[in-house]
Amino acid sequence: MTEQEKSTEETIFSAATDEFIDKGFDGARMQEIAKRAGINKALLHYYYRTKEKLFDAIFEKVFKTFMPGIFEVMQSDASMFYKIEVFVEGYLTLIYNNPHIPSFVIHELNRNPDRLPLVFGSIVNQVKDKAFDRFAESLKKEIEEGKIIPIEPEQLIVNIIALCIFPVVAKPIIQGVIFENDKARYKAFLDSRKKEIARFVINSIAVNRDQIS
Amino acid sequence: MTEQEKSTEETIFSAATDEFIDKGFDGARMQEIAKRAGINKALLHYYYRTKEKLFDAIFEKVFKTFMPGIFEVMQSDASMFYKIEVFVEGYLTLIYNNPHIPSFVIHELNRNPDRLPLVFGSIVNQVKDKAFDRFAESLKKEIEEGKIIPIEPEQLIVNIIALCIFPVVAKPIIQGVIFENDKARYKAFLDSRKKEIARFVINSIAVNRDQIS
DNA sequence: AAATAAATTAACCAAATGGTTAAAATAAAT
DNA sequence: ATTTATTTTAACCATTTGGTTAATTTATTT
Repeated sequence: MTEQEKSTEETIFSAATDEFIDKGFDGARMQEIAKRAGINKALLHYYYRTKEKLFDAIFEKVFKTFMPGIFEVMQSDASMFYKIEVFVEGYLTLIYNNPHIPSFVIHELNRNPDRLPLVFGSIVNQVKDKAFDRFAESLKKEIEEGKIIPIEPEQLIVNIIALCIFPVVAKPIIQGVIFENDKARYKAFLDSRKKEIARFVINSIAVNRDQIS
Repeated sequence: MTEQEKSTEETIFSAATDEFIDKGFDGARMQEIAKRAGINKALLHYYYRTKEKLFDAIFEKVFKTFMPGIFEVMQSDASMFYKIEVFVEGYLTLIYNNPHIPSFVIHELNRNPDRLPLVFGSIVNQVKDKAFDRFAESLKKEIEEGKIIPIEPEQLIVNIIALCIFPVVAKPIIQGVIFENDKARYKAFLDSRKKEIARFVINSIAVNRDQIS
């Protein structure tokens, strides 16, 4: 009997997560969440008082799941090239397993940027101080050692993340326009990127490409 | 008296454009559009029968404005490196002047991918046939000539567009997390990218970097 | 100037929506 | 067993929302 059945609260939470990610805050409906969870709508308000409160809880969880974790690699003292390879691989796995989350987060944050501070204390500072700053240090060192072409750490990290996330959030356009709605080709395209992105980035910043593994 | 005052229909159209881009389809309110346009709500339905119809008209216009145009460079017979430089410069200008459009298009297309076919005939095929296929040709030739490292055209074009668009759609996160909400630093960051992106891409794919202008 | 057509509005409507209430069912404590 | 607390529901409610109608104002024709 290891099969611990989910509590009502958890059931609501995951049903609401699905609904919010599918439709966004504005498009999501409390009635539909209740339906997905197989419960009465009033129960939603019993556990989470308002739609906003329910959303906030979910947004924080999603954001936490998505931001850190994979940034740990950045703190190791491995070479930048290795860090980039491992980061891209791990981050793409996370994204490909949750392909609707990036556009969800992006949309909600653009719609209401005030939601970021709510999540700030918990994660953001952690990521900034531990992950990004260490990344910047490592980068600077390898630039000074003549291994990497000069580049701002902010530019490099945004480039890497852009290359990972964009192809997923722009799926309808890429699949539709470039691959003429051929799902298999789009899937193969995403798959290739697991190696392609790191190669592309490292090729760009390596001083001596011949020395690359 | 060259100052042709906008027709009611145009006034509605642009008020609605603002509202939809700000709030998305689900968050937009017909009443608010009427208010922005300074007219009675019933007039909206007089000119555009439903919210959907109004949205469709706007989405198509926005999409058209954003997709082609800048892709013309791709059709010239200049060198790939030059094409990339010109494309990035022009595309960034377009994006920076309309920073909310990319996330709007991305969100609406993810929410309802069926909207792409609606716009298909007009633009998409044009872009695909004229711009992308020509781009792929040029790329292939320069790869065969040994000027450019082998790379799939789909990967390269998506990389370039990702590097242009992502920093704008992810503004809240980048400005908040990396630049600690310092607007000036974020702005400077975006500005740097006008040269940075082309440099980054060309560095990655050039066989012999020393020959780069 | 009169008649006709087009544009605009105020008032209204039905459906949907987030949220509440009071009662019923279930579980926990005594 | 009985009380007490917790969980769940059915029925409501006020507000908002997209949309309509019928009348009024403005522009166009004749």
